[in-house]
Parts: sequence; structure tokens; C-alpha cells
Amino acid sequence: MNKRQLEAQETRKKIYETGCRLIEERGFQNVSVEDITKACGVAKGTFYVYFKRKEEIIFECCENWFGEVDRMARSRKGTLAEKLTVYFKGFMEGVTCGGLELCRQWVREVIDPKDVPGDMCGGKYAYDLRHLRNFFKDAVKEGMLRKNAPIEELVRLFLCQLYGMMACWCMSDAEFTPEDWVERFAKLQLNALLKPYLTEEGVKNGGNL
Amino acid sequence: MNKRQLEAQETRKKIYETGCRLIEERGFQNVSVEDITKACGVAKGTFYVYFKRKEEIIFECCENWFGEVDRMARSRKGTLAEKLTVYFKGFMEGVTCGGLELCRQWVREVIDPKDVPGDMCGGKYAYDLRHLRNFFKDAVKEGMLRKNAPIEELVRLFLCQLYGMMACWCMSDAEFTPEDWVERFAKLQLNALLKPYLTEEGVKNGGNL
DNA sequence: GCACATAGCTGACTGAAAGTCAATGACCGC
DNA sequence: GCGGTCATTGACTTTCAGTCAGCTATGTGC
Repeated sequence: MNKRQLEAQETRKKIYETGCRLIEERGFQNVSVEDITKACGVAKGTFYVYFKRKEEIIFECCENWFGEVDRMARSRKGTLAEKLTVYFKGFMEGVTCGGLELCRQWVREVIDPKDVPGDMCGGKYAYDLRHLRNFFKDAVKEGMLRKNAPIEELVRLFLCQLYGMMACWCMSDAEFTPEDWVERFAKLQLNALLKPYLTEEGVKNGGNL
Repeated sequence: MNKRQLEAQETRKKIYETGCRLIEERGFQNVSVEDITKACGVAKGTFYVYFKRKEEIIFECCENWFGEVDRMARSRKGTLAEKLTVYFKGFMEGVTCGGLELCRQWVREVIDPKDVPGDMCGGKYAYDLRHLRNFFKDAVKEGMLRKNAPIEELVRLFLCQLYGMMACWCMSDAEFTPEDWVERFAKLQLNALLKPYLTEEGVKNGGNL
């Protein structure tokens, strides 16, 4: 990689990081592309060299966040319930530790998918659906969930909980910690959703959160 | 009311109804104020005589929707669980019968409350919090819920379910009916949340959905 | 019936911000 | 050192929300 390419990479990184920071500080709607470029000393046009649209910077941010949480949950040893707890806690940690705007953007995308360009992340709702779908598929492969487990329905019901929690968190002026949310998750007895589909192995490994 | 006032009332109604229709047809972001005013044959400025901001037209629409559902749920005779079912089914009917944009706007407001002007509906998240809070308070008054029932927590947990369901509905390309949602609601065993707080009277009247 | 007041409406205007693109000049390979 | 390329630039276009001074219809007092 020559000097030119290194500098370009640096420029992109600068825009991405400054953008994320400003958006998180002021809110997506209250930061213009020029705010971002001025803050890192480049011209407005440069932004559009690296990002097709203003939104793309936050799409990328969400993608990184989801990917990170997914890796955490998968690398964790334990029962399905424990892994799911990591999943939820990871999301809520991302959200509650300076990720309010990320969370908002995520909800925006979910409620208004046409705002997400088709060439981002392989299609609409791809962030969450893809990861969670694979998560449940793996659980079937590993013999924790029965083969007839309705993957799509499980994905939907879990996301339903996750969306609801995030919306509530936004609503509650961010007064809860990730731990509070895990407790809520358990309280809502989501494991009841899984039970009908657990294998003997899955039950033995503990289905309760 | 003289001719002038009647005509003004008519103008406002025309803008409100045309606006709601266009927004529902094309999506909030894809309808400009001029689209609305042109479609009903008035000047752009007239819009701003009756609505402070573009958003206000959809705020009003949401307010009407929530009010209507609340009236339905309250007028229904039956157990707390039955009333809540009416509540949820009513919301989901509003959403699933041509209310996609309403639903989206609602979620937008919840995740981004600073976008809702403080003078609308008495404050942020007022639509849903107010109605549901009063609903639970009445249940205490009527002796169905115990006096120590944590109203705010119940409101939050129920809204959590509602938001999650709505987000999922937006996500699922509107493939579910309100009945599907009521079934999901029961499935999620929300009644488990209520049980600890039900009075003997409340239990006798049936706590299960 | 006339004159004045004003409610209701108008549409040109302003400002802000997203997104474009031809021009520029620093760097690279030869 | 030279021609070409690639990252960068910033003036420009477009779109749209929101404003406001002015106009006209209607209502009111005489």
C-alpha cells in the first residue's frame, strides 16, 4: 500500500470516526455532512467519495456493532439460554453505553426499510435477521433445538422482544442498565418460547434463563 | 358559526384528510407539504395556518387513533385481560388496516421524542403512556389490581410488547392479521406479568388471556 | 348601502442541507 | 522528469420546510 492509499484510508477513517462521534453527541438529524467534514478538515465532496449517502456512515456503524455482538454470543460457551442472554446483554450494552443514536437508527431502518439501500449488508433488516437466524440454525445443528423448530418465527419473536426493549429504553430516558434488561428478558419468560423446541440435550443443558 | 368560519373549518379538514391519505399512500418522507396543498387546491402557506410543522398532521392522526382505541378498550365489559386484548387488538387493527405510516410515526416519536413538540398532547410519549397509565390506574380503582401494583413498570412492559410487535409487523411486510397478533400476545404470556398484582377479585374474573 | 376592519388565504422568498461534478494538483510508475 | 491517475475540492444545483407582507372575501358598524 503506497502513501496515497494510506492517506486515503486515513481520510476515510477520520470521516467515519468523526461522523460517529458527532452523530452520537448531537443526534443524526442534527448533524449535517458539512458539520462532519468541517470537523475533520476535509471538503464536503470527500464525504461522498467514501459514503454514497449520509445514512451510510451509520449503517456501517450498526453493522460493526451487530457483528461484534454476534461474535461475542457465539464464542461464549454454555447453554442456548446463556448464549441468548449474552446476545441480549450485548445489544443492550451497545445501546446503553453511548449507542443511543445507533439504536435509533436501527429502529428507523426496521420501521422504514426502504430507507436502507439494497446494496448495503445484503438486503433489508440484514443486520439482525441474518445473525439471529444463523444463531438458531446453529442451535439446531448442534442438537440443542429440534429440527422442526420454526426458525423464522423464533427470530421474529426474539427480535420482537429486542425491539420492544430498545424502544422502551429510548423512552425511559436511558435510566436502565444492561443488567436491568437481562432481568426483564428473564422476567418476560422468553424461554417459554423455546421450550417446545428444545431437544433432550437442550433441556439437560438448562432451558431457563 | 358564519360562512367564513365554516369554510375555514372545511379547508382545515381538507388538508388534514388529504395529508393523511397521501402520507399513508406514499410514506411520510415522500410527501412534501406542497404535494398536500396542491392535491387539495390551496396554497402552501395555508398549511402553516393550521399546522405548525409538517409533522403535526401525523401527530394529530396518531392522537385520534390512540384515543379511539382507548375508548374501545374502556367501553368493553370484561376482565382486565379481555380489556387488554381489546387494547392490543385495537392498536394492531389500526396499524394493519392502512395505518403503516401511523405506526412508523409512532415508533419514530418514541425513539426520538425531541421531535415531538412539547405543546402537543401534553408532553412526550403522551399518547400511549397517558392512556395505558390511566387504564392500569382504573384497574386498581376497580379492585382488579392490587394497590401496590407498579403502574409505571406495567406500562413500560406492556408498551415494550406493543412496540416490539409493531416493529416486527413493519418488518414482516405486513403479512399478519390483528388476530395473529393477539395470539402472539397470549403466547408471550404477558398475563404472567400481571398475576403477582391481581386481587382475588381479579383472579376470579380470569387473569389468563 | 357604504366604508372600514379583519379573518383567511396566497405564493414568492429565505435558508438549510443533500448530493453532484468539472477542475486541481500531488503522487506514482516508468 | 514526464504523463497519467487518483484523492480531493468547493462552487453549484436541487429540493423542501417554513416565513411573511400583501391581497381579497366576508363580516360589522353606521
